[in-house]
Amino acid sequence: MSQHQDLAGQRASGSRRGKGGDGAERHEVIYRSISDAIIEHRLKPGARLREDALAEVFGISRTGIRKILQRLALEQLVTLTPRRGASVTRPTADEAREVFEARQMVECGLMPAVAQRLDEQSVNALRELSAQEQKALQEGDHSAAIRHSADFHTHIARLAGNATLAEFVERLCFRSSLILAVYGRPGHLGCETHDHEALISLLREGRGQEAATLMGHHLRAVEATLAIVEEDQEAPDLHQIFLN
Amino acid sequence: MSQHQDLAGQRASGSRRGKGGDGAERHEVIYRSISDAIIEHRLKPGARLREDALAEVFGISRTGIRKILQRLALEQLVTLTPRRGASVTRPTADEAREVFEARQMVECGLMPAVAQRLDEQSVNALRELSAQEQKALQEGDHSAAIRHSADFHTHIARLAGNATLAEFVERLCFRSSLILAVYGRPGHLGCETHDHEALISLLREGRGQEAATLMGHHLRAVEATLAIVEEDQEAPDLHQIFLN
DNA sequence: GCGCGTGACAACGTATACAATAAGCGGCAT
DNA sequence: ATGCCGCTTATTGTATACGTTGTCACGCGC
Repeated sequence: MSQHQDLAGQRASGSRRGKGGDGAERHEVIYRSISDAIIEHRLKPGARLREDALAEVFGISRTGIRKILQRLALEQLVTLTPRRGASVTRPTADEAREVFEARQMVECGLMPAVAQRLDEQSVNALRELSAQEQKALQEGDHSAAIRHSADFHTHIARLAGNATLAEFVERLCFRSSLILAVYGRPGHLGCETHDHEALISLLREGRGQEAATLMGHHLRAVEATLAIVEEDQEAPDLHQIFLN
Repeated sequence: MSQHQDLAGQRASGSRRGKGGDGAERHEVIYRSISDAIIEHRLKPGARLREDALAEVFGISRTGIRKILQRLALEQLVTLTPRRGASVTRPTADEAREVFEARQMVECGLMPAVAQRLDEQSVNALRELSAQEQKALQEGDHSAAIRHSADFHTHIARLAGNATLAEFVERLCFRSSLILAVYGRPGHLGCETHDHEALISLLREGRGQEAATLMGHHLRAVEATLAIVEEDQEAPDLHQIFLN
């Protein structure tokens, strides 16, 4: 999909170009591919991401892959250990707590502004996202459901009109997806879509403060479904185990 | 020229480890060097950062420089235009507004937690930073004052115990420094140190809510000293100029 | 029999070489 | 004289080659 700019590019460049239609664009696509795979749990936390394997899969050299990997590392979706390569980040319990605390502060704080600026078109977009999420849930498609849920929260944040904060929320949502992968209990899914619908209604009626309260409860509810316990970390702390 | 890295090379070559005594560490140092120069306004917004010039200055190849430049770009301290190279970011007026709005939300929101967790040692550290800032101001050392002010805000945020939010605040402070460089009026400096001292006192007494209020006023005051008007952007909008 | 040292392999980090592109400039035509 | 076009150059983007380092396995010594 979205090849509608191909013809424009063709005409403009006079088609003298070599293989890479648009180099920078291709990197963006690859970035999204990997990012999506992580967020949708097709790549699980801890999975190793070897540079040359990725380079071969996507048909570019390791140089490009490294650039993408570094970007993902700065967004804390992958962990880059100095001479051991890249792997999908496995969030610690502390990080999980931090991420939800941050979401609590920012997403709730954004609600009043969203309630003020919301227009009918945005309401429809949100409803669409919420519906897609519910549909995915009913079909048992975990990957899609998680993705749509993150999209919903990100989209709402964007409506407040502050791109900086919206981007921050987006990254928090991505990390939340990782947290769900590690600490989520198999039965429960992350977000109750019922909450999402209620949230839309409150926002539509301009009741920003109540929306903030609901968002707070919603996030707390999601966090409560998690089993946030430090799994056996790599350093099992033999002292504490055997010297007691 | 620029053989000042000989000492580093000397020690490294003395051992068997090959030249790069600690490769990753060196990159970190270079990153900090450039980052500091930007934050302290020794590199002004709009300044071009050519890859091979930096490579020569720091004695590494362009590959390493590019990695650092990309990191700086993701933190929005430098702008990377596709085939034109890197330059120090010149924040737009919108970005300025967004950054201060974000700081308002997060830094104020952090105050209660800081007030709760503050211990005597941290108070001393904060006082030290505030004193350094004031000293730099009195000596007319703009660079140092700006840096210490950013350090102060970052440090306070860190005390809330949420590394994720603290890192976000740090990045906002860095960007604020850029904003000051572009929109700051020559006379005024960013932060009134008096506010900082008062903030410490409130926090020390555990009055988190009042500290949040003060922080809010403080940030608004800083923002008010700015002349946030869109300067002549690259498209001077000839229509509006001549067709009126 | 078990632990440790050494060697081979594989993966990453760095540098360098090459290709592609946009800007600057001079010449040429009108 | 002026505007346009092609060439040159400077600078980034990409790939590949090499060096370094961490890991694993095999063998030796205790």
